[in-house]
Amino acid sequence: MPADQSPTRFQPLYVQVKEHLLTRIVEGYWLPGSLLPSENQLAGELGVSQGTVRKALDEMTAEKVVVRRQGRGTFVSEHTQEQALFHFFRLADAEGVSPAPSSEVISVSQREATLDEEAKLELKSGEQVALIERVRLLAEQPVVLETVVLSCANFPNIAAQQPLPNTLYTLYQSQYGVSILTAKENITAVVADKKDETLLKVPKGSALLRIERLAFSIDGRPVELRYSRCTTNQYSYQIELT
Amino acid sequence: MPADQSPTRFQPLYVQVKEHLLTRIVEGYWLPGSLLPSENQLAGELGVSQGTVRKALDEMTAEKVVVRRQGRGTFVSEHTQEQALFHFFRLADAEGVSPAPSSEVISVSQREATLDEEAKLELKSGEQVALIERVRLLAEQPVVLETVVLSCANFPNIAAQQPLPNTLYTLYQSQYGVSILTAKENITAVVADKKDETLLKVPKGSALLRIERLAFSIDGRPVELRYSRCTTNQYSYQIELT
DNA sequence: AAGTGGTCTAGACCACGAG
DNA sequence: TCGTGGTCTAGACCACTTG
Repeated sequence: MPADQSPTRFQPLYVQVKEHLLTRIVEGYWLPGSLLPSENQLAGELGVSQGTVRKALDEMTAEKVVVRRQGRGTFVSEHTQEQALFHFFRLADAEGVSPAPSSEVISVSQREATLDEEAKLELKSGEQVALIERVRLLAEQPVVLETVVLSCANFPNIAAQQPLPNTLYTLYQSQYGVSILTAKENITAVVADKKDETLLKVPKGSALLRIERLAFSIDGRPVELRYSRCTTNQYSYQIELT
Repeated sequence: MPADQSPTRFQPLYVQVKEHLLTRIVEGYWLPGSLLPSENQLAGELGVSQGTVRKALDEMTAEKVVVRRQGRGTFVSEHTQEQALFHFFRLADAEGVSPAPSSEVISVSQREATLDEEAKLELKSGEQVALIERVRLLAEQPVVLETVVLSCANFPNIAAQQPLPNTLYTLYQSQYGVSILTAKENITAVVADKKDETLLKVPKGSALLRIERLAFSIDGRPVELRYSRCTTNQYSYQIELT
């Protein structure tokens, strides 16, 4: 029934529909926050039944690519500040609540990527990266020392974005069209160094969480590498395993 | 159409079906690993359409309560050793691979629950808890010092289970009918104490990950509290945020 | 009132697994 | 060959949002 000029043949129809819609979103045909055509319109355009479109959209909802609201329609997901924080900022106190973090930028700079950065961000040899270093505060106390590494090719002239917002992911989305939906984190324990002691105001010899995060764009490319060093005397990293 | 004697009325049919099936599983009517009736049989028994049963089972599949295999049927989830490790053991090396851990039991004991344990495990005042203390090794090197806290009421005479298996969750399931599907973890960084230095063979002043895990049974009750202290010089805690 | 997504049904055919 | 879940369709009605 369908045209079947999709990238992947021999796939269930609803998977093809899903990939078609995903491609349109990734290419910016539908921007974050915008309203998609209704199920019936899409079904008509693509020559499949409404139920098949629904199954594709249901999976995209589960993956948080779109948001569906009864009576209103289906929308491309948007990073609100709250969503980004709730999803990616995992520090909270013993009751599981976290005051809204604020940020103090320490430095913004640029240099050639290290080999490790090249590998993790899938950069060409010798590419330039931007570095953002900042301290994040909870209840006005410094808690996290954070270093963000971005490809200058993906995020041109990011240093000029002033002031940098507290949640960078909303900036990536609004200024660079990059939606971050997933990330991998790698957590170790380290002893605070001199810089940590100064900026986080912790005693010599303190233990810190070191979190290395690689964040992925909606199309699956790694786009941001972020190192966080966190004091955990007031807050802890909380996660659900499901 | 349906009998509608379900616990929650005014719910979509497929939610009622799901809760009905879940109840049967929780009560042990269908044991882990056993085959459920086919979609059509269930639909007939419950007086709903096959598509409604499918939607309920699809959600239960997403929640890992059941496993579906084309051509064979739908089975109640079973903890295999591999699944339990893959799901709940988050330590791996830089390449993301983890050698199979082994365990050395340090002690098994029993005492009255602390107030903190009572609160977290939802115990009555003064209940007894069992404590299992063990060191877990990766590639024959001690990596984790682990303390497991269990209600003696839920897990009677667990000390007699000898030898304790490497993956306790399979024991909970086979001996006590407790299936653990989800957990919450709370991670902080601590400085190694004397005991850590001895048992994990780390130098004085080392930083360790301290992981507090509260694991939940299939019916949502908290059933196990586990404290882990991990060296992260060879391995790191790895997690995906989705 | 009109349009949207949410639920529910019924029936068709396909792909897989086991006897 | 048979029974299973997996896919796909078509149509009905409901619940919610907007004008």
